[in-house]
Amino acid sequence: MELVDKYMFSFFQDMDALGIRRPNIQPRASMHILDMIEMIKGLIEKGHAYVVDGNVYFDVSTFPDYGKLSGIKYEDLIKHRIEPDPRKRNPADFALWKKAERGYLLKWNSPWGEGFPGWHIECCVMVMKYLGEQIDIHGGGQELILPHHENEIAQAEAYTGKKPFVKYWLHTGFLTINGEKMSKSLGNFISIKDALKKYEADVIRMFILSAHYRSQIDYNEESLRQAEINLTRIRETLDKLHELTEEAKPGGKSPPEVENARKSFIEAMEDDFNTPRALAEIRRLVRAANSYLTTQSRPEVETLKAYYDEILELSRALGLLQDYTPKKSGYPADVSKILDILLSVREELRKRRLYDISDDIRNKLEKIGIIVEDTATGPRIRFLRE
RNA sequence: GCCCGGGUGGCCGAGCGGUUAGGCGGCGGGCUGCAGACCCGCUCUACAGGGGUUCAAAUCCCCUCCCGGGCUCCA
Repeated sequence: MELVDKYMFSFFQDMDALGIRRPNIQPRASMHILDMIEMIKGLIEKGHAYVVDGNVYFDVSTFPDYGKLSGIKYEDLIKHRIEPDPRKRNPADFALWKKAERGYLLKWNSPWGEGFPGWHIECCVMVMKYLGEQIDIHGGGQELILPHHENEIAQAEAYTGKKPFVKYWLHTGFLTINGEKMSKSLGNFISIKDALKKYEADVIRMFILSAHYRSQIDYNEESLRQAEINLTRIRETLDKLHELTEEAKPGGKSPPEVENARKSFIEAMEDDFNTPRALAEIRRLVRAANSYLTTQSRPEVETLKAYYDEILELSRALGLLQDYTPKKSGYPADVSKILDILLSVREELRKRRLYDISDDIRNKLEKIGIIVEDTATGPRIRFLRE
């Protein structure tokens, strides 16, 4: 139990750091042993399970739907790599309760003697206890399809008699690293904590969103770099839109691009969470906003706001930019004033074509995180995000 | 060995019978004293290989190669 706490705590830390919201309920299997025993009893009563010497097995022959999720056929199901327990009626049957062999530490009392659950049933029990006998969405990695999820379906549907147990299964693809699967033996794994030392949470999120959840995704420098560039571009555009709002002329309205992007975004997300397409819509909007800014010498406030709000809202729908605020200098007012003086002096230098000095000022400011961009309407300052 | 997924342009990555995905990078142009940011254009015989089916295939069928997952007591 201590071990569980340790990893659970570490897991929560990582999830929080990644900006993943915590679920409302996070039940623990070991706290539901009695519920599992009840369910196993029910399955025996209904004739879907049988007891053999302290073990309880699910009788797959009583559940013709077995294999409907993975598409596995009965003939293939009875083939096996590991020799099955010969006392099973059928090699395809799976354990609901296992007898604890001598010296086995993790065990509980049950009507069938000391033992432990088959570890497929806890999910059904907890789902039914907290969510109901049938649920809309069940997630998990694709490696769980068989046998774990297949077994869940068999247990739950045989027990309740209601189909389907789950309407939509969301199976995520694997994460590889530099083209290879992560493994301890290859030593090429990366922890979330290490990744977060290198990239901020939003960059990692952007990286993951850039591929469909079902696809395998490869963690490598170049892909993370691309994610970072894409993220920065969105943020810079938001900064610019926000900044210009203050001096914009009144009037304007939400341009059609905003409505279109929103519609296409929703369409993409409704299509099995097609986040790459959804992101493309955000980028389209970002480009439209920038395009508007370059063609208008004096943009209109409502148009700017429409772009700003929509880009931010769509990004946040994907969990990006949750704590975004338009970038301000973060310097005290006095320092800002000094900076303004410095910039106006630099402008004067530029007018007098003393470019070596003005460029020197620009370079030195850049070294301390202040980027000066000379635009048609005068210098614009950008502050590097840490 | 068997069963499922996949292999898309220099790179990432959608699409899954006919319509521009998108991004990164590169090239050219605009704006600039320069740089950057941004905008516009180009990068268009891209769809692992070989056979089919079809008026039409990256998309359907068959074979081969490669990668990932699974094949029941890890969940």
